[in-house]
Amino acid sequence: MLQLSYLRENREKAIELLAIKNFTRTDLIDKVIRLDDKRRETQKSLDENLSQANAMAKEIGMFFKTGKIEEAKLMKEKTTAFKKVSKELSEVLDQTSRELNKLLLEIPNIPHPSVPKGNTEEDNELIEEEGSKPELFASALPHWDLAKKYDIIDFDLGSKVTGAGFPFYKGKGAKLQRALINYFLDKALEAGYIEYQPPLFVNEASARGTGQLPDKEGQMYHITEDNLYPIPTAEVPITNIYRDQLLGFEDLPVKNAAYSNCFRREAGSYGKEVRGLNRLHQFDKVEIVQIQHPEKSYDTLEEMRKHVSSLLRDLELPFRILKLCGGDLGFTSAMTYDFEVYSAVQKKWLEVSSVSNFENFQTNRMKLRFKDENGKNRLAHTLNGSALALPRIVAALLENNQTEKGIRIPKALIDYTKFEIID
RNA sequence: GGAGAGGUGGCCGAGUGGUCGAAGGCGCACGCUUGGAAAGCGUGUGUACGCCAAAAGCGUACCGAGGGUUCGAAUCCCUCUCUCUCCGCCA
Repeated sequence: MLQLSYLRENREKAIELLAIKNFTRTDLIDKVIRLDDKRRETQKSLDENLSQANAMAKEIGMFFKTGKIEEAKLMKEKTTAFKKVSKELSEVLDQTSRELNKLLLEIPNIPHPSVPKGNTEEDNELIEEEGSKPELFASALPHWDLAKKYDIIDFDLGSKVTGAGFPFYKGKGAKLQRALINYFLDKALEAGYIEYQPPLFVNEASARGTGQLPDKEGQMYHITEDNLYPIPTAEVPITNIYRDQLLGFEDLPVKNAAYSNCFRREAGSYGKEVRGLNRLHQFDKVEIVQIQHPEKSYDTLEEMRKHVSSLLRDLELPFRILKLCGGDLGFTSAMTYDFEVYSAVQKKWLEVSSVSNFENFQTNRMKLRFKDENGKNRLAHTLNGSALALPRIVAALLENNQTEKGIRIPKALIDYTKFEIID
């Protein structure tokens, strides 16, 4: 949620930057500002009204105390008019704020000025590409066939027990999952993150805090009986730890990491996009989250980018980094780097991480502030990134590292898997 | 799941209808005191919104959340939520 004060003071600039995101609802912005004017006016009248009513109530108290019953009665009668006005005004205020809030939630985050214009993924800016695409032998298989051949992931069994998009990992496949999780977590700890194990369900307030609600309602599962949401990413519980908090200057940056299962309905996806491990309803991911001083958040974004790069490098996977264009940028993000690994048989780049700076878009909604060096309370910036999401990493590892003898495990992982080959 | 007790400021804790944004204590900040420190003494110490160029100051709201009664609510009533205790069930 954008700050009203920002919109009021930087209307032109906001409109200009939002255009990068293809957001052209200038009318919405103006309506928000008009509603805020109305809200302020109403609030002012209400405050004045209440002030007088409070003064009268005090007088009545004094009258009773000093035995001036008649005066008290007279004064009481006078208050009824004030009561009525107060009630009316607070109803107007309530309705205005509600409408204002609803509209404000419909305006996306302002993109960073350096975000490239564009509508689709074609327009994303290639930042760097690292590693070389492997040369495979003619009979090389896609990962879903490899999974079957070596009996390490069972999609059919998942369909039987649960449904499509919920595979079983088995034997060395299961061990590989565990190895990757531990590896990613250890790297995060080395980089100074605190490890958390979050709840896998969150309440409505938390889903709202990080912006899953109302923007992406259909993407989450919902347990209606208890009004809980299985998390689509650990970002939700980990960031919401700080909802409604006032941090000290010295607490920043907060660096948290968490492994969790992630649950996504992925409504509307179909076909080869979802084949094998490409898109699942339940998957594993290690997430890193930082809460940072506004002046330092873009340095932190780069730091996180380096962290994710090093993971992919160590896994010996060819990868590229894209800076998302305005049209591809998420609703809540000001700047995002996407990381894609090359999956050699599918001959496709697969997104495995997304590292974003949300600036104060989430913290404004969450009321996450910190006391700055001058003792002023300010909204902090939040950032997060996957480090990393497992399924597509596994897909690329299987495809790229296949040999006639089996699938080779990258050196960095052998300490964790305790085997060098899947055969 | 059943029964009961509670949620007050950074923390502890008083407050059962009026001058309570809230006693007292701890903590913290500043000052005095001291050779220095401790102790002691004094002063101050929440958040949001609004008025004001700004500071000072003032107004309004906030005692788990929401609603209600009342001229007036931390205090009374209702609903929800969370915590604790006992019972039941249970990894």
